[in-house]
Amino acid sequence: MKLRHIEVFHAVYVTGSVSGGARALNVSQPSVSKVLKHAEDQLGFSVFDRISGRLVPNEKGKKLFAEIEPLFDRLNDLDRFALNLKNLKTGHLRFAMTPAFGLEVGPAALAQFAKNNPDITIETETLHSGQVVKALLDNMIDMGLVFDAPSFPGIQKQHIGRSGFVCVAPEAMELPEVDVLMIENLVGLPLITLNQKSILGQVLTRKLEDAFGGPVESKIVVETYHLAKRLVKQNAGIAVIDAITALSGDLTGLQIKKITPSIEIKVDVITRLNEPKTKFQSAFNGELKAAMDEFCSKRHYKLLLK
Amino acid sequence: MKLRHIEVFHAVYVTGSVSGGARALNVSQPSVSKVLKHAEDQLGFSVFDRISGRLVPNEKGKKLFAEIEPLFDRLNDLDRFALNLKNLKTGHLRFAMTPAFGLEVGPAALAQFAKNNPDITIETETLHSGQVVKALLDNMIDMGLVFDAPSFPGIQKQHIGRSGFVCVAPEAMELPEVDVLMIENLVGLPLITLNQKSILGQVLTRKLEDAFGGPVESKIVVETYHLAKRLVKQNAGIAVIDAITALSGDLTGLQIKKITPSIEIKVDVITRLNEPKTKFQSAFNGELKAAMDEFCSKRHYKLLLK
DNA sequence: AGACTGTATAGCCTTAGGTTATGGGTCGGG
DNA sequence: CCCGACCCATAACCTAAGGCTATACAGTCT
Repeated sequence: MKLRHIEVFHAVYVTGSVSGGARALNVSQPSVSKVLKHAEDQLGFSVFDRISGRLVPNEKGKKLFAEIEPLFDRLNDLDRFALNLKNLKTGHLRFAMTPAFGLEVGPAALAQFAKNNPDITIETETLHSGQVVKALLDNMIDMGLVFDAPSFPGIQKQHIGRSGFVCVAPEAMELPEVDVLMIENLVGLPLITLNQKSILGQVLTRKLEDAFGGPVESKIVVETYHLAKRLVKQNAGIAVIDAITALSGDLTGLQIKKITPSIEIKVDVITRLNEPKTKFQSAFNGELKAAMDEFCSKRHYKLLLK
Repeated sequence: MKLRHIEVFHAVYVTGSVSGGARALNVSQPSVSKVLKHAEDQLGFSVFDRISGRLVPNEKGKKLFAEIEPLFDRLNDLDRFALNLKNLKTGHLRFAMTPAFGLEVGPAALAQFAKNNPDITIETETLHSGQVVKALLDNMIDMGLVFDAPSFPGIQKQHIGRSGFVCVAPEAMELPEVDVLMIENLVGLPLITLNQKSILGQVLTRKLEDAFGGPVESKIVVETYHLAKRLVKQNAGIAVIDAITALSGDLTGLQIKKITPSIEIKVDVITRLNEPKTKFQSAFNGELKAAMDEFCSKRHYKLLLK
């Protein structure tokens, strides 16, 4: 079976017709018709029954599709992978981080690194945590910075710091006059939470459910914590977010409180497994750690977390 | 990247040269040279450095290979899969079992089934347990009969009976005059054991090691229990094998003893997951169960195992 | 130097896979 | 009930990928 056969079979199968497949593949209908026929000839059996002029997959076709579908996905991945490989240059750093680090820690580390290594070119972006892992596996990037990196085949993580969750509320809101807020006290307040796509969102939801003893009722669910913070500032509710986001950028109009029981999260640098780190990758790793430490001390981080 | 590019790149990479790849693919050297060049042109970067007239994979080439290799294997699997699909017919049963069942239980069930379903054609073979699972996943067969089917993605198992291990010794050999042999008593005797490729071999070795309190020293290691049995008959040693093999076929010249602690193993029919069973597959399943029960009662199986 | 091995280029041929043009089914709606 | 709107298949044609042989060229090892 040639690659074209697989592509055509797949397209025809998912669209449900030769013409549909042809449209999907941007070729003419007769071409698809012919290639499909050729594929069937070569296989030695038909994969579609022609009933009343239409194509309907038969038993063998269904089985073949079940086998081909995952393979097809991987073939598509390959092309993307190869494309990303083009950008692989020596003296070039490709780095992604989650939005939490995008305002302070990341820029600080990148700036320092760029200064120390003027001949290295840099490519960077902020992505959500799942996308960072994917980008790493797809060879779109070489290093990533995320919270609580999951154990993932082909991914290597290195712990460079830690953070935790804090509560962020509008300054105007009346909260118990305490240093440390009990999570249970949040019940009934208009909560802004993170959606479940990210590790952080999952960790937080689990903890909140534990503390509340039941499901969490969110007023607003957001994708990134920065957005949550902006919403809090607009008096849209109260949020439990990571301390790094909370303490990044502008803090006016906000009150920030520690919570108990405290929720710790790790800060990890992730790279591909079994791939020798270049000298400048190690250097950048050092800058990230330094920027984390710096941020933690400068922003009274200790005061909040321990 | 076209399929041919993947094939050629893979062949050149593993053989280490264009000429080698050409030989492996059974095409001329210039053809491989050209296709490889074309692939590199299309990718937009070179994957091999030409140093002193030879090809040596560069950084990108290595990464690409790491990505392509597993994909390549799956593509090869696909062709085999498609080939096997050719034999998929309605009214046709493809069945495999481990050698233990090949002498009595399997033939009995097949014979009865064939008699009851004269219009169904049958295809059968004996394979080692790992091969049965693989054949099932490759769509070479539709049902399999094995001991202690492992939990395997895509495989569904159904328990139809049970067996256990017994000790088989030459009639001439002097053994303790007891009904039930302690496993520990086997230490020092010339043991014939099963290799570790099969589930049974692994289970047995683990149990023996537990009982012996140390590694098992085998005089002979075999692939199938029938072979072990023949060897016992030739006075080559003493074996611990499954009761079904032990009680199948000719028993002259052998003494069979229960062992303690007893070792139980399940007898499972395996099929592909999420695939509706045909009526006759269910019927054959029934025949297998019946044949198992019949064999157990007829051969004084109870006496040995309970 | 000469034999050997490997790669690349040139020139030629076959065929998979693309095109447009066309004809023959099936079906729902006026 | 026939007409337009789909759908699929075939015919005739074209292009280029990928095969071949022949040949030149670059290292390596006797």
